[in-house]
Amino acid sequence: MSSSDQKSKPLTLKSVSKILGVSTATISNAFNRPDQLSAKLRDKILKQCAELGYHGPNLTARSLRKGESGVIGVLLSDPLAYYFTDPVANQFLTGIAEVLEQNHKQLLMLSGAEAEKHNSGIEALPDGFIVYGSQEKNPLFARVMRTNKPIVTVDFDTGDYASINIDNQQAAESAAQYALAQCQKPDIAILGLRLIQSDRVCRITEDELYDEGESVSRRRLTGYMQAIDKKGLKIASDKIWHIPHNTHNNALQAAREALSIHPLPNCIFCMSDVIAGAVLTVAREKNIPVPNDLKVVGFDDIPEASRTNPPLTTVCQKSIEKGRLAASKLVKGELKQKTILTTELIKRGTVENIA
DNA sequence: GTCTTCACGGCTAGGAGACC
DNA sequence: GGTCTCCTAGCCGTGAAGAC
Repeated sequence: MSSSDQKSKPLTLKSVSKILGVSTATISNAFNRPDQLSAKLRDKILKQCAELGYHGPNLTARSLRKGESGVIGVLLSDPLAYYFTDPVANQFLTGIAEVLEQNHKQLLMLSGAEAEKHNSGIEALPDGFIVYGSQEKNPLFARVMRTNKPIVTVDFDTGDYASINIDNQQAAESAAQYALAQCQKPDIAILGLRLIQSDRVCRITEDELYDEGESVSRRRLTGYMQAIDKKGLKIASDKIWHIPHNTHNNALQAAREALSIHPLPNCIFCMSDVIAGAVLTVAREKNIPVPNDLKVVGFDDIPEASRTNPPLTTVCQKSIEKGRLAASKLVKGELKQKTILTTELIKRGTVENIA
């Protein structure tokens, strides 16, 4: 090998083995399996490698040979940037990251948003996938399934894959029942999240609604509606808002609309704590006292929920635990069980005055 | 006990041969 | 001669098996 070759080509196990006059396996063993060679030879090889500037076997080639990369993919249906701003997704990813770090694995976030336009083949890299949220329309999910690698789904269920869910319908119904029990003459509005196929904040019509299988929020809506129905009440679809993204600005727009109608609602069921937080902001702007003249229920129990004024009554869905459990199932190879996590109604100050 | 040889994995570049 | 298809070698490191 000429000196110019050495400059242009990176050192490999093979080229280093030629220079040192030992086999490729001996150098591999010096780095990764010290018990396979004498301490004396190992020290000599490591020293010579350091002098050459060779710092150990190539990870790409290692994963090629071993058939595993040490990487777990998290398949997401929205653009990646969304998951850095959404507090629920943040908690979920935190739980995953904790378990993967403990098991010396890396995390790769994969967005389906661009998958239709660009077939990068990125799904070939991870050893397994955590699939977060409904992916029925995500072309990348179809490609992930074709890899035949382990999959754990979260917040949706399909086929024989292991899954982690909560009972959204029951949790929403319980929260709504509690709020309605505190309300003398309920006038209800619902601020929903992703109930229909639309990118703008708007009120819904029932024939546009997603199926329950497609949307977590749709199941929460069914829960709220059941509580309303059991109380002998009705809610018109023009008092149900669709919010396309779980952001404060989107939620503010819906909250301002909901608190501008006549008669003013005195009980608002929200499908996330971000939305409920926006309702509290608008209530403050309009000097509507909470909980006396307006009762507000959230969903998720994000950290901010306990810091609002008054603190938010909400459904705790243990997002961190969801992430931990999903990663744990994948790492341990528990790939059949379908798990329903329990939820808890957290009673704070937005439904009744709690000392 | 120590070290080497060799098959293997998925993919690609390049060569060989067939066809129009 | 140009295009297409098929085949092979090479990439790179690991791990089992074999040699000394």
